[in-house]
Amino acid sequence: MAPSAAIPFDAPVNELVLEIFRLNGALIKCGDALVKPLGLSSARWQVLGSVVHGQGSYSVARLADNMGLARQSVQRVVDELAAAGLVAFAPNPAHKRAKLVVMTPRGQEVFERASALWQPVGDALIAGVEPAELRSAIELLAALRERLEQPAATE
Amino acid sequence: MAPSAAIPFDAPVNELVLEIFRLNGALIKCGDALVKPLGLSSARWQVLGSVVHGQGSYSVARLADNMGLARQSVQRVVDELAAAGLVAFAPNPAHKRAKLVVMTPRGQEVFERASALWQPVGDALIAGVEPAELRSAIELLAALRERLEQPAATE
DNA sequence: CTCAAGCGGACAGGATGCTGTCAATAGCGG
DNA sequence: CCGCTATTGACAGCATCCTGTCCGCTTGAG
Repeated sequence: MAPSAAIPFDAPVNELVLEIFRLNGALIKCGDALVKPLGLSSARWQVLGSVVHGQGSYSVARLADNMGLARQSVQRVVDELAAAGLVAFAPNPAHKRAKLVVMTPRGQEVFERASALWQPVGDALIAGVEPAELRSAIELLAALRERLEQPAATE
Repeated sequence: MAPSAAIPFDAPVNELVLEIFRLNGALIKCGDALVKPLGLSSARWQVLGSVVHGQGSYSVARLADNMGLARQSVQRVVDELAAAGLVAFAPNPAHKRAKLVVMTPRGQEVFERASALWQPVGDALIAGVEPAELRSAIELLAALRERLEQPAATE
């Protein structure tokens, strides 16, 4: 046998992992180009989306948890968005330090414009894909992620 | 209708994209932890894999293309791997500047140990998943990536 | 053979994400 | 009420990947 053929490179798991890496990079690149005219980036856009999704009732730590990122990563982006006037900090009646991240009117408008830019691109991306197949893939990826995020089960 | 309900957050495309981002982060984190005892990281491990896959006949630019990354990103990692004695540069008879990246014996050994660490984890990750479903997901992701990488078709 | 175009690498700088550490706030058991 | 622990944000430093620019090597047209 060949010296390094213990795990074939074309094993389905490995193919999937490499495809995730490449698709992740392609999505970030596409998003960056898409919202660049609005002064956004993929990262800022995604944070804006999380703020909208939380309806202004999320702290930075909560946003980070929802996005699966470290708090400091999100904190930096939120600070930049606040400096750009797209989000603001509202006092949290339940926690003096953990202020709530809320959208400013300008942030709302920018996000809606980004959504308008994204809609046709997103539609084209999945054009012709069977909804059931898409749903199946999403659930598979979610299941794999959950396994990765709780590795303490066997240790 | 609600002010920002033009594109629902739970649209399948958006779910998929967010899941890709989260899974990508989880995979990198898992890989970092897995090969840390070997002095590797996810990025270095992936580059090593590409070098092995190319059987020592790839230049840095070629490796980057295969991985879907920019040349400079791969160049930096390769330089670090070379400094660590895991890879080396072999003269390229066809191109004086574009040296070939080859594995050193130590690099071979480290990569094989990483593969041994990964095998049970990778197997456990896809345990219970229908091979057909896995294959279907891989092909879906690959198709989406190809659409993203050739956006010039409509412009 | 000469030179323009293209490819590959070197260098600089920026964006995004992580970990580690510390201070302030909340919540809870004694 | 006091102090311990957990949570949250601030700050510093590092890893990874990107773009932009320049230079050397290769190739091909003339």
